Amino acid sequence: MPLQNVQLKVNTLALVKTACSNCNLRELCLPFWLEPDELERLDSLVSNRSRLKRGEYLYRAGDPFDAIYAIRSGFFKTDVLIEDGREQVTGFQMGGELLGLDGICTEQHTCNAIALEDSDICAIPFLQMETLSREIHSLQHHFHKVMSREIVRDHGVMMLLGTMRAEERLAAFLLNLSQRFTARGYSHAEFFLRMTREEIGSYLGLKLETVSRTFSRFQEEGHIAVQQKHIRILDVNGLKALMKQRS
Amino acid sequence: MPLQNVQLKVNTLALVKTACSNCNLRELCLPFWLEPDELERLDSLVSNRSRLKRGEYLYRAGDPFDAIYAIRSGFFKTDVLIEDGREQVTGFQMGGELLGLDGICTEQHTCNAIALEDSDICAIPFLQMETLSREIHSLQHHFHKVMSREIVRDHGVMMLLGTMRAEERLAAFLLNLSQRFTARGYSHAEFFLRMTREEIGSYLGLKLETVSRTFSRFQEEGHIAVQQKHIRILDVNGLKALMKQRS
DNA sequence: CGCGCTGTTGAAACTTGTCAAAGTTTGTGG
DNA sequence: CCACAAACTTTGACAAGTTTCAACAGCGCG
Repeated sequence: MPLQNVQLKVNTLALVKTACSNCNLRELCLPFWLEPDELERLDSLVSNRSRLKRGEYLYRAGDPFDAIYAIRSGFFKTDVLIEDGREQVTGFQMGGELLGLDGICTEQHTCNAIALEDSDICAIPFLQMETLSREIHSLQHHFHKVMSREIVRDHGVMMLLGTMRAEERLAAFLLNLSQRFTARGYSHAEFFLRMTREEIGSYLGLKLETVSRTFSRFQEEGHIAVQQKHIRILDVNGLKALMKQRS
Repeated sequence: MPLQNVQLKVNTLALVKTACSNCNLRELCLPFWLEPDELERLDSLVSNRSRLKRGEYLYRAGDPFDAIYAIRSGFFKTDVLIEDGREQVTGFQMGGELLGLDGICTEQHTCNAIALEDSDICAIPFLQMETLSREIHSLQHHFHKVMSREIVRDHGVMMLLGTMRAEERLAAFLLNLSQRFTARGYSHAEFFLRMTREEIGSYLGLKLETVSRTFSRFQEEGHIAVQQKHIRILDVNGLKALMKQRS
């Protein structure tokens, strides 16, 4: 098996060269539970790394599916379009998260994945990953968990869209972002939105004007300070309270 | 090919005993692509079959996860509750569909699964299925497709909740049910709803009164005939048209 | 047979969407 | 590096869709 050769080459070649084994998003991505030797084997698989500029498509609905993608750095949105022009943003993804799981079932991607800032991604050829995961139990199990987590996340969005009012949706959205930034070592209270009001609105099932107005209201009430895309959360508990209050 | 042998054995053994190999939902469930000998091995795994009465829980949010469930016959809803009493129905499941995929990621179920009519289910111990799917490639691949399909389905619901008006949501809901009944050999035009208006509303992000009113409107307009839980679709194209029209 | 759950319908209130205008930021080309 | 255009954001007034509250009807289970 020439796997070790590949690994050797990678190590020798460059500290520059990225690899799962030295990726600081390990804990958020696939390789969390892997033993060192298993990690090496995954490394050899994840050979196709690339860089996307803001606005570029990682894949489009209808594209043939053959890989899933791990975000190494950057920020993405996924969306679905229907013929009459309506858009539904199905998610925002950041470093350490996986993209493309939707493509497995039909062997075609079913949504668009678009970089909202310059991003680095790792392509993981899917059939090879299936093969490897037959040999590495922990990889198999972890992959199943990741897919399951995606399903649970989607249920959360359904709850948000199905039962919450505009204020609650936006509060939930901000708290979710805050939490994910925190998990990546950024400030929990201050961040830049990478998406437009329209994209937030599409994700939350609201019109952009409603998003804008609700931001303004949150600001008036002292929950946040907002200036265009720059958000500062002043009162986490206030936002949390907003989410729970009914009617 | 030993297909006939397997079939023979099953027939001889028991018409009583249920088994994947003679389940008429094969094409909708897991074993679709399996070779006869593989099918036998799956059969041996799926030993725990049971029966639930209407209203009984298959599992509850928080229950430890150790199996996924295939619906052999019957009808289920899955829902998520939040502390203040709000409910979000995340899906309605019928024969041949899988339940419990949400539990993989945390090893706890994250939603409730409740039988809406007397139902038969097959429990598939998850760790054993992972083991088996390391040996049977087609099972592994098919399972991944099933999980991916669930994600895609959820995106459809997000689109529905995020971009559609009440009429469109309900039309989409009826057409989806109709299509799934058709796939199971039932009438595409006439069926009984197994869920209440409130449950439909929760799924569609509407109040029960809105659901009721919209049914009435569809009836006035000649799209359907509705009498309580009995639905007859009179004009499929009319419903399809309703879905596409914007504002 | 009656009680409770489910479904229907009406009127009023409320939330969100629509349309419009103006302000702000960003990006590009001269 | 500035100027201008395009894209994005904010805000207001009004309209539309949905929810809320309430009353009543129907069905089904014990």
